Amino acid sequence: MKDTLTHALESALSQLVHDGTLPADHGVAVQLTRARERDHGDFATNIALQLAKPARRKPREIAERIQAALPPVPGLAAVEIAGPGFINFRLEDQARFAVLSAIAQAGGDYGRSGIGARQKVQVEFVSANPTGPLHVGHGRGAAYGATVADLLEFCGFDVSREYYVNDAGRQMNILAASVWLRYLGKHGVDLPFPANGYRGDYVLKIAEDLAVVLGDAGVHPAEAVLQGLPPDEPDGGDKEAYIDAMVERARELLGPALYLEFFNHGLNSILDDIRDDLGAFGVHYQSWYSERSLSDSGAIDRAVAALQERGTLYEKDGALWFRSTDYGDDKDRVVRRENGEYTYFASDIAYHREKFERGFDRMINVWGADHHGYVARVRAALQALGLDDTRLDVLLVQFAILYRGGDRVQMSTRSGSFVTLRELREEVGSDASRFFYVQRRCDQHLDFDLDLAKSQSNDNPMYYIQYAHARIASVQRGAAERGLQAAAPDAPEIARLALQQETDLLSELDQFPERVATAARAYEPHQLAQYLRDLAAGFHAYYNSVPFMNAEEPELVSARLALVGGIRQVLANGLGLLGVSAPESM
RNA sequence: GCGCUCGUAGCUCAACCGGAUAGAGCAUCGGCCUUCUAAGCCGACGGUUGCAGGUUCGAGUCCUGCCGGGCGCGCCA
Repeated sequence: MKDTLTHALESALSQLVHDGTLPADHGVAVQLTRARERDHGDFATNIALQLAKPARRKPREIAERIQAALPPVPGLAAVEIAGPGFINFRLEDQARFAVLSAIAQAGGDYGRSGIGARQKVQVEFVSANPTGPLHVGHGRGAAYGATVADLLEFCGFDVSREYYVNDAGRQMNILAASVWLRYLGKHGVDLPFPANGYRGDYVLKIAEDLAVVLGDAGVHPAEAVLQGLPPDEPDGGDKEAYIDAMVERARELLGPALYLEFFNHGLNSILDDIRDDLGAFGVHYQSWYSERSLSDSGAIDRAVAALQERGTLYEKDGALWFRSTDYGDDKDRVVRRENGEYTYFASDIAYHREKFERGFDRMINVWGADHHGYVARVRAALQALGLDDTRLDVLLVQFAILYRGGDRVQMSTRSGSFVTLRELREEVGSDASRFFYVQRRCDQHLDFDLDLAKSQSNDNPMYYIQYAHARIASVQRGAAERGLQAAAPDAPEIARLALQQETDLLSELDQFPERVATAARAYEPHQLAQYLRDLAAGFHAYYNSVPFMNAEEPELVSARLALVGGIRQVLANGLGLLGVSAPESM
């Protein structure tokens, strides 16, 4: 109906252009919105207001002419001009019922659309360093990225979900050294643990596994390990210098092959854990892209060479710099260090260049908000490479701040004092976590109160929505026991749905596809969460005001059962998109 | 200091490329279970959308300045 009306309006406009009322180049597109107030009918357009200036006429006068030029639209009851020049459209009752047929026909696919036109979209999200388990901060990126991806897929985009695995670089080496030191501890080699090492329990677990696999092949005496190392922080030294020296020591003593064992075992165990964790959170990927593969394949060399060819690199102080200031960045950036190693930024240039080469029409990066300073340099690099950086959207997710017992929970991966995503799932449940995370815009801080989320109180809107679904299921069970049946969506008794509440609910159901599309296009899952809350509220109020099993009016009952059946389907579809279950009973 | 970002009801948040009277939940207060799940419903209270200008027929939304919070400003990742 919305499309039909839009076309009718466009046709009216072109007629007015034809007869000279409007200039041909008015450049105004039809905007048809849902009327916010009941008095304003079902749909409204501000087109006459927008045309006032180019047409140099009063808005209401234009509105009247549009009204007169409007071709007949089946199902339309009235066209009214209101306020400063809005045109409001009111539907016939019969037209409102069509949504029930649409839902019945499409079922789980109701709300699906083709607006994506099979465009290839990549959503890269989480991409946490595999140096430890995911924590609740990553959880938000996971829930958000997964939901955006699911929404886009539902809207006809060809979606690829990707996790960029930072399996190269200093942090991974520190992990390998940490594992090795714990392994030595298992073999009775007594050593102080570096201030800057990874000290989580998972490191111990990995070391234990390795102790079984490798036996004592990697064991060296404490003196050999510590000899000649600079002082660690507790001894008045620099913890960064100390840990780097320790990494070097691990390499020397273990040799390349054995060192790689420690490195890979740490990496793989943690990656398996992350994959498992995300899977249980309902988050699945099409690909896990290795940073190391970029250097192995020479992609970084190629990317840097490409920048070189374009004359955007220069040498200074022994390092190779990218002149990103030519492309709007604050300062130039090093791509290859004085010691000959590429920076993380160099990998990222290569990575994004590969994304373009893989042929995505659109790329979405979900990043923690602390990386926002990084956006400019990545765009600069893409521009310098002659790539269209407008095809890349960087969505910055603010951190979730955890509260427990009213106090803020401090988190640090290195010290091991964090709340893991796994713990959150176990305490709060996957459903509530997923919902809680996408409830609000990604660029807003999220106060995540663990006690509240755990308490299963009615503060949690997820229960409210699930409860609506379960209640409908319960109604349907009760109806079945009494031998009551829902009317077919096109049956005549559907016309018995004449209460204002019923009209509103039908309209609400009708809006689902466009609400999903809007949420997808804007990358804003919270819009869907909001919609579902409203729909659930509408149902709960309805439930409390009318009986569904009054056998004295079988036609009315069957019509209402058809309506709530439609509501149930939409709730289920919406919850599904959010990665939340739709229980039959609670 | 520079850059990015956010300031909406006591609290947590909405508000569909700028539209009609800024909406929900929580909290507070008052009602509703002999009947389909009270994890529910109905009602009341609550606002100079941080401040000051500007653009516009129309601004919470766009622009400028100020105030306040967050983040970033490494040859770290």
